[in-house]
Amino acid sequence: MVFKKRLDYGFNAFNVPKIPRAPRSTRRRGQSKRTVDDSQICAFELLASLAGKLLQESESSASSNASEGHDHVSIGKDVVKQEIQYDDKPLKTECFEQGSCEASVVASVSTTENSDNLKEFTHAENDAILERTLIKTQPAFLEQIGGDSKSVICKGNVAYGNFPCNANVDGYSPDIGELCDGKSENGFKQEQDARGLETGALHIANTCPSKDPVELSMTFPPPINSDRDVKLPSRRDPVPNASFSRHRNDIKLGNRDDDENFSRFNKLSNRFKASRPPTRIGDRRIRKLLTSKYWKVAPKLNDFENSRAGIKPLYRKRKTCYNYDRCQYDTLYKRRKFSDRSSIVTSDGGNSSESVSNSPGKVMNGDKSSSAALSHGGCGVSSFLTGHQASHPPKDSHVKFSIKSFRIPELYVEVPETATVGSLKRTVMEAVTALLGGGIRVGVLLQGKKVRDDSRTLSQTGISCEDNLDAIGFTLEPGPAKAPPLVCSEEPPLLLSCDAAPQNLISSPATPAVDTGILDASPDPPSLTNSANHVDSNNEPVSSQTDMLTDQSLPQSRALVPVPAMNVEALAVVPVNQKSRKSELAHRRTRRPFSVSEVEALVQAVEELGTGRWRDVKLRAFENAEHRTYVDLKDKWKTLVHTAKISPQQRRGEPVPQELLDRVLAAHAYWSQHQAKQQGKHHAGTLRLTDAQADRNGVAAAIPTVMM
DNA sequence: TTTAGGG
DNA sequence: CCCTAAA
Repeated sequence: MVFKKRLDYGFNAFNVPKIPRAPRSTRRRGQSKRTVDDSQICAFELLASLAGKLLQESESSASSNASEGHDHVSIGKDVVKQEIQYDDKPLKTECFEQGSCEASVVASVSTTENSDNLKEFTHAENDAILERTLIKTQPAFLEQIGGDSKSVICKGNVAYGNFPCNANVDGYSPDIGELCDGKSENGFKQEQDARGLETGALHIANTCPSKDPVELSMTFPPPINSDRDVKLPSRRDPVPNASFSRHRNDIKLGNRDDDENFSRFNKLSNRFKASRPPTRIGDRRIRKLLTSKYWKVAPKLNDFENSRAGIKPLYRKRKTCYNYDRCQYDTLYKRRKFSDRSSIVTSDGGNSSESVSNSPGKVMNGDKSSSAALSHGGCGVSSFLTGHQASHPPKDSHVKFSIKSFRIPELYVEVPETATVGSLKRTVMEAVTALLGGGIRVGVLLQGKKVRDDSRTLSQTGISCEDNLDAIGFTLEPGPAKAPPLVCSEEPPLLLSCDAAPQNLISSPATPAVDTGILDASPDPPSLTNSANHVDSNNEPVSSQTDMLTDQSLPQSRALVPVPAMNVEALAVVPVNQKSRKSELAHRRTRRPFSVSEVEALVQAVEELGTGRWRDVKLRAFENAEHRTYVDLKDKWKTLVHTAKISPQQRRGEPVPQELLDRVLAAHAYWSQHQAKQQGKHHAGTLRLTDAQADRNGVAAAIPTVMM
């Protein structure tokens, strides 16, 4: 039998499909179900419990904390930023060298707290983002961005300055990072004194006793973050994985294995299918909270407590809205229906969004609070830049601006702990894309204030002055057309937060430009050769390329924060007013060209399974590729077949090795002839494939493809 | 939910 | 990639 089967399949040594295609219902169950990995849960639980503790501890002051934390933060930031700007040149230099980033942005307006924050961002940008992201991934997350930012900065500094980076230290070991985090506040203050980031940072590091994070957090409310401490490796750490150190929580992020885990995770979550996340971008749902404030305010402590019980709580919530898994299937859902995608929306407050949309031409907020305005009105996207000016003579003179970077508003992303770095990147990418997808408006800030009157001249506005140039900033705001979907949360807190603390947005840690370097995910095993085993391993490759792509656009990633379930729910609420519906159609999934390795995997799977069984192909070769639905695979096959038939000159995009194309034709021919679709029986004659193929291609048997 | 195709 | 009709 065995022998026979092989013959039937004809292609290579591929194993015969183990599952001759049983009725869908059957297949589905069997294949898709997997047991969840307990260990993971444990991790979650641990995290949850930790989070719960922290929360409890801080809960009493929770409400106050939010504000306090920010304040503190802001203060610290100021210091920091100043330092950055003036003192820290070396730092910048490094950044550049490393290529990581855009740290170089100069913050202009220092007037308001917010502005400060911005600066912070700049600084932290580089690696911080990633690490941060990872960190946040943990369930514990809640908190204050500000705190994070600090820590990040701290870390960053440290790394730059001296510590090479210890990627993994376990929670308790005295890490620089921890120290920083724990005492970030103090540290910063010290810095102030010291007046030098690096110096300060180091100083801090030394100074801070290595305490148990928890303790620290207790001591310092804001530090709730402390959980997240991550030891940041030096920013440019070549090896991503290494770079992500883990948190005390010990979540495994960034491991290669993640894919696997991830998938499991998904499966797990599948159970909850019933509730699909309203919005989801790409693979995962990304949620943008209106403002950082939201979370601060909004988060319910209770949840965390629940979380202690284990992950479940999170998922459980899912009912309402979450579903981590089955991203791939999301596609199925009609996007339009989910206007919710709004969740993707940027940070603007639900409310704000409206307001924002309202004022296409003008920026909303009037707050003088300056920088706050940015974020505020902005809904979402606040970006800011720095303006430099070159000349500023008489009125006619031209004012030159150089925008080092735009800051994108906070993005909140929810990603399973088990998600891979690659998936994280993708997620962020998608979020960003979604964000940018719509029209964007640019706002001008001067001295932290928004300049509303479009009719005024630069000179009138004062932008032509050198002094002012330093204080000028640009913001990106969602364009009217694309206004982000509104998210209305019923919860008062959220709203409040929105209104109340515009500045928070800014305060949130800066997000630096992302640097790609850090991210690489798994190496892509270019498997041009068909080694049998590939199938399983294909997944990795897949992600890798994608990652690269993703990386490019990561820029604003800074605020990746896992949002507590609660928040999500709230956010999830579909906006009542959707004035701007554009969001609905808007999102088109981000384009992710198939990498050669993916193609290879696809080809192999099709050779084995035949066409017409895309779901199986998906399962077999792309199970872990959350994006890439069976429909995608089918489409890709279609294009591959087409590609194979046209002349190489006519082909576009990343060239697919001829070898693969030949296999595509062969398989296509074969399966066309054999109607694979019909129940699993594959007829003999497969062998002939080779011949057929040869005939078809003209290339002939020479092609190694099939042989065996 | 999957397949199969058109757009 | 998206959208849909069919199954």
